[in-house]
Amino acid sequence: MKNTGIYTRIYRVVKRIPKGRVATYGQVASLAGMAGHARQVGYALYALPEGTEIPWHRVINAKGMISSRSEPVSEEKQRLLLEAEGICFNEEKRLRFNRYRWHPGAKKAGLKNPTAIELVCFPD
DNA sequence: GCAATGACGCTCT
DNA sequence: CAGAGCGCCATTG
Repeated sequence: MKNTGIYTRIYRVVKRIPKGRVATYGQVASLAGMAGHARQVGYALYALPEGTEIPWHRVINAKGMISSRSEPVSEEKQRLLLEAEGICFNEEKRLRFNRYRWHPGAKKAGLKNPTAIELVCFPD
């Protein structure tokens, strides 16, 4: 398989996603230096092994939903993983984007956003 | 090496 | 606001 470098970049970005936060494929692609190539991000994650340390479950599509893949089972798995981090879905099966969106580089002291894990299922 | 596929996103209708 | 189409390019057959 050999790291084409692209994978490494993508994985690195995904690893940077704080716990309790989510990012879109496009966002990850952009941060990886491949803006507009969201597909490749998904492809890279698809190649990840099961016991990987990469928080792939924190990566979702632009609609704020879990992308359907070959194994629908893994889909629910991702949902569980996200919920385990304090992220919940609304009735539309959509993720509370505005709340959990990851802000790269916003680690400034002023960041009042708690690790989402604290704002568990906060009501609208 | 060519053709098909895909865990997506943006634009147009 | 929702649905359909096109583009992006690495990986696989």
